[in-house]
Amino acid sequence: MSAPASSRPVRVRFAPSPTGLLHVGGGRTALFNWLLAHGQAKRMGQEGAFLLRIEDTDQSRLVAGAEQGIFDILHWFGIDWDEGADKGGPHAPYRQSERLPMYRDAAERLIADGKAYRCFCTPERLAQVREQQQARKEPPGYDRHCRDLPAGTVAANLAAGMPHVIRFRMPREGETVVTDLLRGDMVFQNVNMEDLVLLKSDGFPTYHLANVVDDHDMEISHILRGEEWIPTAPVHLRLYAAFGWDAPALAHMPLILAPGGGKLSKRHGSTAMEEFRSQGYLPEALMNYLALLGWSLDGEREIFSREDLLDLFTLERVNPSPGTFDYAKLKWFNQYYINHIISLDDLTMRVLPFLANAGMIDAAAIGNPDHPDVARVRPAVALLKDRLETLADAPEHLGCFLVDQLPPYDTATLIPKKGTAEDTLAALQAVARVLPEVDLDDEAAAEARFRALADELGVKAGNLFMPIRVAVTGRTQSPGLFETLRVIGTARCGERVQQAILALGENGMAAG
RNA sequence: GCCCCCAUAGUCUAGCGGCCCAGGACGUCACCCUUUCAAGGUGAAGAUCGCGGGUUCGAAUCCCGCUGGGGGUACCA
Repeated sequence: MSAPASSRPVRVRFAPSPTGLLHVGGGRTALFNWLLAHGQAKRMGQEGAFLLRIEDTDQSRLVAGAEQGIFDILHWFGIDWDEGADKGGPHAPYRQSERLPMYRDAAERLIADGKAYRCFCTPERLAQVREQQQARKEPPGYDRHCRDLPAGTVAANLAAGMPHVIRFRMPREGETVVTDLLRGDMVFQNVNMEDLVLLKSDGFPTYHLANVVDDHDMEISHILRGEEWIPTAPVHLRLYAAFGWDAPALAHMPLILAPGGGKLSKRHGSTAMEEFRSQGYLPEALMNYLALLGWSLDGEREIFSREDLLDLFTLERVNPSPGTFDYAKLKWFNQYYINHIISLDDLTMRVLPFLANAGMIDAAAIGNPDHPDVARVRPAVALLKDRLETLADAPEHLGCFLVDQLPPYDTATLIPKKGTAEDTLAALQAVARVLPEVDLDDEAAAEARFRALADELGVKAGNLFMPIRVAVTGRTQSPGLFETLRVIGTARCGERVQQAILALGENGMAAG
C-alpha cells in the first residue's frame, strides 16, 4: 500500500444496496476489499477487517429478500466478513436505515457550522430549472437558490412545516485534489461541483452523507469502490474536511464493460453472481476469473485458489483501465476447475443438485455422501468430467448412466455414415448374442472381443462401435466405449441393444 | 454541452527508458492422439504497443495535443 506502513489497522467495507441481485462488478469489488484486508494487510503484519454494510437509504428501490440474497451469494462466493448487518460488531448497526439519527445529527452540525443549508425547493421547481438549463444549453445543475436564504425565511418555512432537504455548501472557489491509490492525483475545480443533497426530505441520508458518516464512524482506512464514484469523490473529501475528519485512502476499481462496449447488462448475458451460481459455475472458478479481470500477478500465472489470492494479492497490481467481461474465458476457467482442480468426490457432490433438479436422482442425496445415488453418480462423473463446462451440463451428459429407460432413438444416428440399416441391424444382433459372454468389467478383454466381432462381420471396428455407442447411450458422443459399457452394466446394455434392434427393425421396414 | 477516467492482438493482461522488430492466457486455425465427442500434446496466424508531436544517444515505457472508448452530470446508489 502506498499509505505509510503504519500499524493503523486496515479496515475496509463492502456496502451494497439491497435493490436486487449482486452484480459481478460488485462481487469483484467485494473480493478486492476482502483480499486487501484479509490478505495484503495481514501479510504486512497489520490488523485487517472486512465489513459488510447495507446501504438501504433509498426506500423506493428496496427489494424484499435482496439483503439476504447478498449475504448468501457472498458466502457461496467464499467471502466472509468480520462485522456486518447480519452479525453485528463494535460499530453496530451496520444497516443505514437503522442509523438515521446519526445522519440527522451530522447534517444539523454542518448547518450550525454554516457548512450546509436547508433547501425548500420542490422537485417541480428543480425539474423546471433543469428544463430551462437544457433549453438554453447550459450545464444542468442545482442553481443554489436556497444557499443564502435569509434566516427569517428559513425560520418561517420551518414553522410552516415546509418539506426540505439539507444541501452541502460546496466551496465556490479553489480546487480539490483527490488522491487515488491506482491513478495518483486527480484535480477538480470546485466551481464545477454541485451543492449535493445530504439529507432527503424523508429524513433519509443520501449516499454522500451516509457513506462519509459511516466510514468515519466505522474507522474505515481504505475505500475501494467502483470507478463510477470518481466524480463525487471531491465532494466527499470536502465533506470530511467540513466535519474536521481525516478521509480514508481512496482507490477506485476499474469498470467491467460488456463485450460490445458500454456497461455490462442483461442484453449481453448474465450479470448477477446468482445467475452464475444457478448456471453451474464454481465459486472458485468465478473468483479466479474475476480476480484476473483487473488484477494480475505477473501476466504469466493464471490459476489462483482463494488461498493463493490471499497470499499474493496486492492493490498496487490492480490495473486502472476498464476491462471487458469475457464469458468464454470464464467458461474455460470453470471447465478447467471441474476437470483439473477439484477432486472427483467434490465434483460428484456438486453435481447432485443439478441432477436432482432434472429428476435423475433422489434429492435426498444432496449433501449426503453416503446416499446410494452418490455411488451411482460418481463413476459416471469420472468418465464425463472432462467435458462438463458447467455443473448444469451434468444432466445432459450423465443422463444415460442414471436413467433406466432411454428416450426413443433417432434411428438415423444408429446407422454409421457409410453403413446400411441391414448391416447395422445384423451387427447389433450379433452384439446381442455376444454380450452375455463378455465380462464388461474387463475393458481390455471386452474391447478384444468386439474387435474380433468386427472382423467376423467384415466391418471396421468404428462401424461396429458407433451403433453400440448410440444403442447404449442414445448419443453419438460418449466417453470411450468400453468404459462406458462397464459403467452402464451388462443388464442395461443388453436391454438397450434389444431396444435399438427393435427400433431399427421397424424403421428399416418403413424406410425399405 | 460540461467535468473526469482510461488507452499493448477479437478479449484479459506482462512490460514501469536499452534484456521487446513486445511475453503469457482465452478465443481462432492446423496437426498429433483416437472407436465418437471432449480432454491432452505440438504448432500457427493475430499488436506499425490508438494517432501526431516532443524529451532522450535510445520510448510501448516520460511530457503535450488529438482521436477513440468509458463514467458522471437525481431528494439512485
